[in-house]
Amino acid sequence: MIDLKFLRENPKIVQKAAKDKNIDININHILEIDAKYKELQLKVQKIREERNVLVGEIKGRPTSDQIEKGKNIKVKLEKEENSLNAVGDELKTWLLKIPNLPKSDVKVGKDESENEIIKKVGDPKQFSFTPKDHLELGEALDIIDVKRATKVSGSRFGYLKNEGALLEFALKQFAFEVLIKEGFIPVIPPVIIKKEIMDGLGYTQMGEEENIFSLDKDNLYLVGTSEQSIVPMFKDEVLKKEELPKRFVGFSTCFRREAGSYGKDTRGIFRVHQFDKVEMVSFVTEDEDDKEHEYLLSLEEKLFKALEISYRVVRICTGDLGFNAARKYDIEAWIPSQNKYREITSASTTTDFQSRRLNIKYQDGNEKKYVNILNGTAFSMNRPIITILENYQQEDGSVLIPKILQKYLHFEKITSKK
RNA sequence: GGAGGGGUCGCAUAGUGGCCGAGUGCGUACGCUUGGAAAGCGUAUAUGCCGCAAGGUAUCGCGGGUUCGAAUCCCGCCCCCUCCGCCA
Repeated sequence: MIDLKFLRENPKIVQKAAKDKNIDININHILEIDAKYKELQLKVQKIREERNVLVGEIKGRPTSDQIEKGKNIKVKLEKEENSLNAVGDELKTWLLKIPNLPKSDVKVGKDESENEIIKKVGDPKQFSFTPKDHLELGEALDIIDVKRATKVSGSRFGYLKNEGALLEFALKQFAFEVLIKEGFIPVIPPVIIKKEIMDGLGYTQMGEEENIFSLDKDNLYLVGTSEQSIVPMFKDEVLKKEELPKRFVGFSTCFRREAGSYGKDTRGIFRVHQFDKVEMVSFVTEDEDDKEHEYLLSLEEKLFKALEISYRVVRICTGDLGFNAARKYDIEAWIPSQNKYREITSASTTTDFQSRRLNIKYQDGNEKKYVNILNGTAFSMNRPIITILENYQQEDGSVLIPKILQKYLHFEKITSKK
């Protein structure tokens, strides 16, 4: 949520930010509602004052005059309060639709075609044969089974089996080791959260509710990323400044409906309804925000670079940025079968946008300030597995294991069991 | 799932319709006292909103209702605890 004071003082900046993010919203209209709200608020406060004065005068039994007067005030108050609440709700609804402001170093651009490639590491793998895609490899090696998952769960699900399942655990183990060494607190969070929390995170108001699995009977939601249950841990809390930066590495299953992506990445397990993810979340002071963002990106790079697969780093332009983020970096890894780089991680800062909504502050001397919250992917399991299968495949259909992961596994190669 | 009890100012507790934004103790901060410390004494100790300010207004888990007036009464929800049942 945007700071209302900031909005009042800088409507043009906010309007431009929304436009740059391709979000159609009339800021002036919101300011008009705000003005109306303030006017009504003053009116209501005056009437309440009247009431409080009257109540103060009544010591024991009220006289019929006083009751009469009180009743009049009550009627008047009720009327104005109703107006106030209606306008207040309207104002709040609009405020929640205003996106976070992009940081100044984020390029203004209309969509993903204008994202900036800021770094490229390694060269795309060259093959002396035609590389297979992950599904073909995975089926032949008996480590991925999409067909049976479709039978059991429907489209966009998959079984990871044998070395495939072990590969996931190895990646998780590797990421946890590295990040715990960096001081991150390991956590396995709940994957089901309350509606009020999902609302608080802003996911239900930004037109993304279609992407969320809900358990209507219980009024609960399945998380799309563990960030959704790690960040709100501190809802309505005031952290000590010395506690910051506070960093978590979480492991959880993630659930996404993937509505609106029909026909996109339908093959294999690149885009599925359920996957496991190792995620980083940081709580920092405002001064540390930029530094922390670079830090999270550097950790993502460190983890992925260790797999020795070519990747590039992309800074997302305004039009592709998303509602909560003020800046976002993606790492894209080389996918031989598609002959291009595809997103495998993403690191965002939400500045104080989420913390304002969830009321997460830290004590700085006499002042309470909103914390800045950042998040980044360590490994979102299916995708690094896909990149490993495809980049490490051999002509005979077997797949080598990246050196860094070998110490977590009892094999150096995945071969066909037939 | 069944039966009961409960959520008050950092913590513990008092408070069953007006004298309660809320007492007491602990904790914390500052001051006095002391050679220094402890004890003791004194003062202070939530937050949002409107306002230049004075001040006003709201908040006793959350939301609604009754009343001239609600921490207190009524209804719904959330959460915690005890007992029974079930269970990895």
